[in-house]
Amino acid sequence: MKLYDKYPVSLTNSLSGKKEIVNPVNAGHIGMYVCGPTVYNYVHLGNVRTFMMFDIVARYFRFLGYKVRYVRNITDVGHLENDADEGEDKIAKKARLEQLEPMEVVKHYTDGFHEVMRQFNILPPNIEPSATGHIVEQIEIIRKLINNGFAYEVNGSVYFDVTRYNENHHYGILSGRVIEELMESGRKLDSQDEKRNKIDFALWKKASPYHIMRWPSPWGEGFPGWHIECTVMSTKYLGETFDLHGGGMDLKFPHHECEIAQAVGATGKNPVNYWLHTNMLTVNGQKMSKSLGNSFLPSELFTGNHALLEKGYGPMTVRFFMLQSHYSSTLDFSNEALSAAEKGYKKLSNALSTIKKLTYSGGGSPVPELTASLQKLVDELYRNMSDDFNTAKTLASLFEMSARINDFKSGNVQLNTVDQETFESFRNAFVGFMEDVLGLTEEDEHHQAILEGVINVLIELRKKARQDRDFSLSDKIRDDLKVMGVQLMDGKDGEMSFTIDKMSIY
RNA sequence: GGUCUCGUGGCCGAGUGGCUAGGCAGAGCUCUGCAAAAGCUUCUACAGCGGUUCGAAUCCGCUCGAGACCUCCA
Repeated sequence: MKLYDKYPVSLTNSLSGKKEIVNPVNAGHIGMYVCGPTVYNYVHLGNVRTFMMFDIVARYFRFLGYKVRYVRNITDVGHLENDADEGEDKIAKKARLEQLEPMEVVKHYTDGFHEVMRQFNILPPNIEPSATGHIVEQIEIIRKLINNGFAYEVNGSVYFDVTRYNENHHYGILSGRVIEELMESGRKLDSQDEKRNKIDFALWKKASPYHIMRWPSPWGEGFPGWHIECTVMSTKYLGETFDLHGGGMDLKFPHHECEIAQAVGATGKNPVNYWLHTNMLTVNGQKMSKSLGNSFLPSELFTGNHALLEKGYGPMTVRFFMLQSHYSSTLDFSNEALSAAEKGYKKLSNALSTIKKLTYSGGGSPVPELTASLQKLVDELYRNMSDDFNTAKTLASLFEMSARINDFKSGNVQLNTVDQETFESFRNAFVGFMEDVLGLTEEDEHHQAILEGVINVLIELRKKARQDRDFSLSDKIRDDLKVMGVQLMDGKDGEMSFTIDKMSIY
């Protein structure tokens, strides 16, 4: 029996608003797509929350034995500012302002994004396609939409005909929007508009003579709209109907709504069985966003170089902090909450290194109640995660387990009062959920700083030894450090410096 | 204006018709050369007002408050 059969995953499907049990298109396989970043700027912590959440979704599916194909795109063209169909392309604007090639902008911020993902221990997706790499496919699907009567061309641009689509399909199925209300609210269609209706959205935009990002198409030189790239890249790699599509709550409308309309319009099939939306990270109750100017960059967080922070926090503390809440709730970011998280994470981290060092010694007589309670804790770990990826409850279980682990360590409870098989499954579950599922690991950069501090303490002791003319101790400190790859050097003035041989750390 | 979500103890945050969430902080105890770590015990709670129910923080209604989306945002 597979783990995913024993602990079937249920999740809140945004499409139905209800908790549903995951039943994959292909048994034993999960295909999932998540909208990645538009690489025109540095990612902030709100972005990180979404990618971290879906990292855990993918990790957990794998942990249960599913074969997962996780696709997360890079948006490097087509994402317009201000108004979906009238603003300037974000990448192109940045390129113009910084006097760079658009692809220089894309490269720079894509690298930055990957570095942030690495710092937070967010694993790379299986496929990371870019919009500019799929222009041909986008043109193809736009053609299909025109042929199917769901899109029309005007002056070298192509728009999706929402009203037409809504005649036989349901535009608003995901977001709950009513098309009549959308038609009434907001700004009116002005005379410059090419669209038949203001709720129509761009599939292809004609490039003005000075627009730098442009590709040839049946409708002249231009560039693709924002929504079409995700439809193309998700269905290309996952099939016309796939299991799971995720993204931030703020993409639900219009982006994801448009994706459904495009896919249904092109293939006649519902593209996604389960939609998953993560809620927003807030600061003082307000959504963290680039446009509001209240966003935190990961680097500001690590260094503590931000008005709202008293000190810096490591990436694992932040990871733990975010996992304490459910993905569907807003999470408020504050200094107090972070410092509480720092201590809580340390506790779990200590338990993790403790249990790794525990070795089972036989010769005892297992106590049935204890054995049963440990088995129950392991069972709860799976149940909590399978229940809509409830990381908060999972952490609560891990805290209970860490109390048991410390009992074993201190000898309050003898290790051999539980049978070996139970102990090993307990240990494997704790380590597995910490490292593989939740991705909580040691913080290397932090340790590097501590290492240098420790060496300085030893240097002070060695200076004292030299003053006392205790050269055997002085030499021992220097020689022992050298063995570990730390070279101490005595200066003429009695000061000491050191170099660390990086290779010896790894 | 329309659509929707939320309001839990000093703080952060799960949960949901009856059974301990958990973390941080506070108090006490054990351990302890000191400190730390750890274990145990313990105190603060479900915005307000009505209703349904044997029983509601959990369901329904209203009021107040906060936020999100409707326009670029994960």
